[in-house]
Amino acid sequence: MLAAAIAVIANEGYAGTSMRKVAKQAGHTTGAVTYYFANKEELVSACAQDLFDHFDASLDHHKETVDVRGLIQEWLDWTGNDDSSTWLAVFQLLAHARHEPAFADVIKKRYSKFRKALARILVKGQEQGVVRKDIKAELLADQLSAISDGWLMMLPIEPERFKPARSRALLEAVITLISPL
Amino acid sequence: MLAAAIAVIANEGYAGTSMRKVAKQAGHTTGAVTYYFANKEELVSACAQDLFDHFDASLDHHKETVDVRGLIQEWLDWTGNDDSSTWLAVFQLLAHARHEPAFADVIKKRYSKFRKALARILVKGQEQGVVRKDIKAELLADQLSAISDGWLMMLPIEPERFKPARSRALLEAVITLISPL
Amino acid sequence: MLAAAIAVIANEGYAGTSMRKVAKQAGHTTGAVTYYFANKEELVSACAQDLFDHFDASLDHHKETVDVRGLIQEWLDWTGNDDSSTWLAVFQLLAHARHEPAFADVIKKRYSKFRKALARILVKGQEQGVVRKDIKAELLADQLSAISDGWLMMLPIEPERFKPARSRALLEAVITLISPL
Amino acid sequence: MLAAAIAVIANEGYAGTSMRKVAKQAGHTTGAVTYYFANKEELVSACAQDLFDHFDASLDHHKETVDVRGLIQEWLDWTGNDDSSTWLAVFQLLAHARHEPAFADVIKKRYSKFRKALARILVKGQEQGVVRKDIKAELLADQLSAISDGWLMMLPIEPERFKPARSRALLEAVITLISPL
DNA sequence: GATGAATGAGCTTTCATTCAT
DNA sequence: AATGAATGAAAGCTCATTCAT
Repeated sequence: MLAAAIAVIANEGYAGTSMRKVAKQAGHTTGAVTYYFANKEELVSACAQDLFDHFDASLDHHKETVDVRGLIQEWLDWTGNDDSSTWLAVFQLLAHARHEPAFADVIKKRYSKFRKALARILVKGQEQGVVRKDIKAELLADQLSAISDGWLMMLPIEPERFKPARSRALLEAVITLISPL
Repeated sequence: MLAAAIAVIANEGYAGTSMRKVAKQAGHTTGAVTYYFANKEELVSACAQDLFDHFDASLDHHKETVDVRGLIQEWLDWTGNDDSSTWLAVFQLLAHARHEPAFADVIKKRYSKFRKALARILVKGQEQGVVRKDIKAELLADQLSAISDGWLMMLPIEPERFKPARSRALLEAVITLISPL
Repeated sequence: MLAAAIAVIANEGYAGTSMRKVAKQAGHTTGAVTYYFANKEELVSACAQDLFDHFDASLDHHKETVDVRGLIQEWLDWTGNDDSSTWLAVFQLLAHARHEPAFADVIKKRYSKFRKALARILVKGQEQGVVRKDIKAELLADQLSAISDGWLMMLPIEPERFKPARSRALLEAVITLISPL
Repeated sequence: MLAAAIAVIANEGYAGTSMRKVAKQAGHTTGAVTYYFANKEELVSACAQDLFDHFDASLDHHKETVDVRGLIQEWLDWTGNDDSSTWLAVFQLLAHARHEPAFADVIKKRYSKFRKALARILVKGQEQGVVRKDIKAELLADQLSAISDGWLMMLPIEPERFKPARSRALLEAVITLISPL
C-alpha cells in the first residue's frame, strides 16, 4: 500500500494524489486505504517515514568508509534508474510539508539527522585530509545537502540534464569544490 | 489578481490553492478570476511568468558589476523579508511544473536563461580573478543554482535556519567555495 | 435512480436536467448519482437503454399476432396515461442524441432494430392480406415509424390533440392508409 | 444576430447554446446580444418566429398549385442542402418548447396555421381527384405533418437515410399512400 | 480484514445577466 | 449602439471520509 502511495505521488504529484488512485494502484478498494490509514495525513506521513528510511540506509552504508564521492555518486545514480520515483515522491512531499504540520515534523527531524550524519562523515574526511578545512564541516554538509536538493528539484523538470556524462561532470565539480586546495 | 494568486499559492501551497481562495484574497468573486484567466492552468502560468520576471530583474541588476556576493546576498535577503512569499510560491510552482506541461515549459525556458546569465557573470569573475578557474563556469553556475534551489526547498520547512547570522555564514561558505585557491 | 433520471428528463427537458435534480428526485445526494454513473453521458445512455427496452418489449408482445392495430393502439395509449413520461423522455433524448455521440449510437442501433421488427410484422400482414402490397413493407415501416415519431413530437406541445376520441380517429386513419385497396 | 443564433442552435443543440456562443458566431460581444434581446427566452422566441416564417413561405408558394408532391419534395430537399440547419434548429426548438412557455405558444399557433393550410391543399386535391377521399383531409394533413416531423427527428441521427435515392422512395410511398385507390 | 454504497463539501468552469462607460 | 468588466448561481465532477455488512 505504501509502495502504491509513493508511486502515485511520484507520478501524479501531490496535488494529483487521491485515496482513490492509491487504492487503484494497490489493487484494492478505497475502503482498504482508509482501513490501514485513518486519514490522508496519516498515509502521507507514513510515506515520508518510508522514504527517509531509504535515505538513511544509504547514509549508514557510507558512514564507515568516508567515501563522499561514493555517497554523492549513489544520489546521482538514483536519478537515472527506476528509483527515480523515490526522489520524485520525496520532492512532492517536501513541497507539501509546510502545509501538513503532522509530517512537516517528520521531515524536519529526519532531515536534521541526515545533515548531522553527513557532517560527521565530512569531519572524518577533513581529519583524513580529503576534505578542505577552511569551511566548517557543518556548513559544508549544509551546502552539499542543498546541492542535492537543488538537483532533486530540477530532475522532474529537466531530466535530460542528468544523463550519465553530465552526472559525472557534476560529481567531479562537487568533489573539486570540497577538496583541499 | 496575480498578486492575490501568488499570495495564496505561497500561503496554502499549490494543492491548497483554489480559484475561490484567489478570488477571496483579491476581494472579488469567483467569476472575476475566470474572467481574467480562462482556466486554472492559465492563471498558474501567468503567476510563473510574473515570478520569473522578478527573478530576471535581479539578475539584470547584477549583470554589469560581476558582484557574485551581492547577487547571492540578495537571494538570501529575500528569504527573510516580505518577499519570502515570492520564493514560497516559486517553490510550489516548481514542484507542480512536471504535471502541468503548459508552464513546465515556461519554467524550463526561464530557468535555462537564468543559468546562462549566471554563467556569464561567473566567466567575467574568472577573467577578473575573483572566481576559481579549475571548474568550468557553466558547471559552477549549475552548482550555485542548485544550492539556491536547495535553500529554497528548506526555507518553508526550517525558516529558523535562515536567520541573519546563519545566512551570512552560508554566504561566506559559498564565496569561499567558488573563490580561487 | 434510472427512474428518477427519466422522470426529470421528462419533466424538465434535457437542458433542464442536472445531476443535482436527479439526485433530489431519487432522494439521494449528488454524490450517489456520480457513484452509480461515472458521468452525465453514462447516466443518459443508461436512460436511453432502459427506455428502448420498454419499446422493444411492446414490439415483442405483438410479434406473433400480426396485430398492427393493437400495436399502434398501444403507442397511442401511452400518450394518455402515466407512461406518457416515457415518451417525453424518449423525445428529449432523441433531440439531444446528435450531440452526445456515446448514445447517438445506442439510439441508432435500437431504432434500426425496431424498424426491422416492424417491417417483419408488416410482411406477415401483407402475406395474410391485411396490409397493402403496393408499397414495400420496409418503406411502410419507415412511414409508420415516422408517424409515431411525429406524434411523439406533438404530444408535449399539444397534448389536447391526443384525447381518446381524436386518438381513435388517428388510429383508424393510419389503418385505412396501410390497408389493401 | 438571429442567423447566428439559429446556426448555433442547429450545430450545438439547444442545451449547448449559450449567449456567449451566439455572440461569438455573430462576431459581437456578449453585451450586444443582451442589448438586442432582453433575455435568452426572447432570443429563442425570435428564432422560432423566424424559422416558421421560412416554413410558411414554402406553404404559400404551393398553395395555388395543389402540388402535394412538390411540397413534400421541397421538404425532403431541405434535408439535403445547406438549409438543413433550419430543420435542425426547428427540431431543437420543438424539443424545448414545452419548457419555455413563452414560445411554446408561438409554435402552437404557427403549427396549427400550417396544418390548416396543408388541409386546404388536400381538400382541393380531393376535389380534383388526386387525393383519396376515404380519409378526411384534416386527418390526412395530420398524418402528413406527423410524417414530416418524424423525418425531421431522424435526420440528425441518421442523415444517411435521406440520401437522394432513398428520399425519392419515401416521397413515392407517401404519394401512393394518399392517392385514390 | 476488506468492501462498496453513500455522503456532503469543495472543486473548476460555464452561464445569463447587469451596468458603468 | 455597443462594450467589457464583474457578478453570483448553478453546473458536472472529485474527493476524503463514514459505515453497515
